[in-house]
Amino acid sequence: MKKVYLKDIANDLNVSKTAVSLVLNGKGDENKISQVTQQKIVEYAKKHNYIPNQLARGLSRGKSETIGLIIPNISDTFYSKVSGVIERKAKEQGYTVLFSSSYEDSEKEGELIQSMLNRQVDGLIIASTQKNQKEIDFLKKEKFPFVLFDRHYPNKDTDYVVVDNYLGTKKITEHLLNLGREQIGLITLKPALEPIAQRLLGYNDALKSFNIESRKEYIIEIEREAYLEEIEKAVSKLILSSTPVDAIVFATHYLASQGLRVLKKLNINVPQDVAIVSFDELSAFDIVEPPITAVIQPIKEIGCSVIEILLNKIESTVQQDIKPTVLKTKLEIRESCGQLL
Amino acid sequence: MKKVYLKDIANDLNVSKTAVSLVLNGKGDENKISQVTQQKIVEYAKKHNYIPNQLARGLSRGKSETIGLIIPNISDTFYSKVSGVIERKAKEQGYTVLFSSSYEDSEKEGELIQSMLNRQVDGLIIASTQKNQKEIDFLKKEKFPFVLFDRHYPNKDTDYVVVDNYLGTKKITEHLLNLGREQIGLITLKPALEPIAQRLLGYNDALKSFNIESRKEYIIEIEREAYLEEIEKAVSKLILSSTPVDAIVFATHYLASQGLRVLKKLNINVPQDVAIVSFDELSAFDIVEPPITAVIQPIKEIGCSVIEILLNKIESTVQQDIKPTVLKTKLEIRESCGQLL
DNA sequence: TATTTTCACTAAATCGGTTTAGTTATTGAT
DNA sequence: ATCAATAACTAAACCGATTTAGTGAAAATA
Repeated sequence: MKKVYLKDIANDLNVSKTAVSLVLNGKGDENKISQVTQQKIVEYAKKHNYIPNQLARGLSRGKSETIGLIIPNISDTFYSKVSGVIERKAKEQGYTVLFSSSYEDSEKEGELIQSMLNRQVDGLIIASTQKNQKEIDFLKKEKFPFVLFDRHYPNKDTDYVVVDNYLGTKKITEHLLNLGREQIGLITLKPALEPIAQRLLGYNDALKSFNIESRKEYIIEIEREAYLEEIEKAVSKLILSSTPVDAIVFATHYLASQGLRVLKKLNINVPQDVAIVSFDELSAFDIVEPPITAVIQPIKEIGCSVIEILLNKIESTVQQDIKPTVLKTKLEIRESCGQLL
Repeated sequence: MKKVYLKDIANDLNVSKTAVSLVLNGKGDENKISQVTQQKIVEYAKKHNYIPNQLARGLSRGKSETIGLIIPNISDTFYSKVSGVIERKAKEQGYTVLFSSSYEDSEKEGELIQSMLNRQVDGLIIASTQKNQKEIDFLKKEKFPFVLFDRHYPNKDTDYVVVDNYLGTKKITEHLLNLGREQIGLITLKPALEPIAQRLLGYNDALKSFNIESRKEYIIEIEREAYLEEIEKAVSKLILSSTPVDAIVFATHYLASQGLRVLKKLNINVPQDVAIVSFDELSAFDIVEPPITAVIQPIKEIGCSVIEILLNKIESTVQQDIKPTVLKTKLEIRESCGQLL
């Protein structure tokens, strides 16, 4: 079974490449190709299983029917799940996705953006390291279609889809406060990223709304690269201090699961000794011991919004306006906070 | 900042496109372009941030520096983790990866293979639905570089990377037997897939080696699409029968976690009432209650082997021979099997 | 000195499509 | 009978690279 090219079809049927191309792209009628010829072409194409070379088509059209997805890490369950819905939705509209992980390296992210552009992607979806102002500005200036998600540049006017990190963290913190916990620690990351910064604000404001002072020594900011070790120190510090906490808010799912691991190792009872809550979850959070109360992100909605906005930008001819989307999180109450004290 | 093309460089420097192309592809010396000219070109390119259009380059070279990755589901932690290492290793060698999920739909998988080929990917990595004999035969006939992983076609001679599913399941089943469990159930999928079939064999042979007869009613094969509901029935049946099991082997991580969920709901004590083990794991298996003993797959090795074999095939000019790779699993003993009875 | 090599390039074809600007032949209007 | 309009196409340019087959001048060899 040889590969068939447009040329072959044209030759074999004694018509021009133009005719074949037009017909197979559904532009036969508007270009007044006779029904007879159209049918001939379509049949031949089907019979010989003709599929156009996307590189050639992309080159000549300046469109590749491909979108680029740049995320921090495909192995992280949050990103892999969002990627799943993005890919599915994209495919439904005929787009294939090219993905790359930046591993939080902003330089790499910059290169990835360039590399994707040179592969002529039609649009970009980026969960950014937030340190590539230059590239983002470039995309904006060129009016290149792109949507940020999970992390956006707060000082830049772009399309983005995020969850309300502030309110989410406020909600889980207030949940603890409502149950009578008052010495609430926060284990989070160094707040280089917008969502992390928002989560800190949410935590602080929750305390404030209960007239509880936020204590510096209760807030521990961890270096992501070394979180496995640092979290051990962080938890010990919160628990074994002279004024120990009675609850801990973890700012991400991996901090929470690692935190629980450490608490178990230290033989701390959850929730009796400390209650814990997590921002974002792991699918097993309902069967760990104890099941962890968490604020969960609407994965499907995130993916759908992102794709919808992007494809709109790509396919519409009129300029779309820039529109931030902020989605709500949901509090999933399980057993890691115990009962009202 | 306008985009720079080869032509622009050539025009501005008063040299030919050929010269520019050769130099920028590192073929300046072998084509005797003078050092002066070479430097001029390289400098100009660097200064104006020239990056070749990959579509054009791909079209004319018949190579795209892209590899296609087709997996059942990017949202599954096993596949997302393997994808992570594949992507990282691929990038290191200059390849970008195009991915699509088949969602176990063989027809879709067939289309994906075609679509990837038409995007001129240089090679394919497939965790197949195992129902696309035709496409695989086609790839073989065309000597197109591809590697299967996780699932292969046992009756076809292809490159593939899998783990020893048979031995892995035998190991966990024997682990249960060694602890004195004798009524061992198996909850698995309908064995359309090779790894699943192998796991059944491993289970059966483990029983045989302990001179225990395998009972049909202890083996429950579930339809994947409806596993959430079916597993509930399956577990109940094994536990509440007149001859209840004292242990259950789960053939996948999601069967195991869902199984545990059901056991908790039924108020069954693990491991006192039943011990459980899982083939493959979830990252939280060490903090669930009880921590689940599992046979774990060497994710990193799988990804590395796959990429190594594929890039070898793509880049070497001599015909590589076909080589199956079977990797070892590792038994991770936790608390879900209790002590020796 | 005549001829062959080597040097340092370049023109033009090619990859496989899409698209613009025509070209005939036929039909319709006047 | 004449001119415009329409139907049914097609030739050739183009997308942005790579690559083959040459070219003219200088250097080396006979």
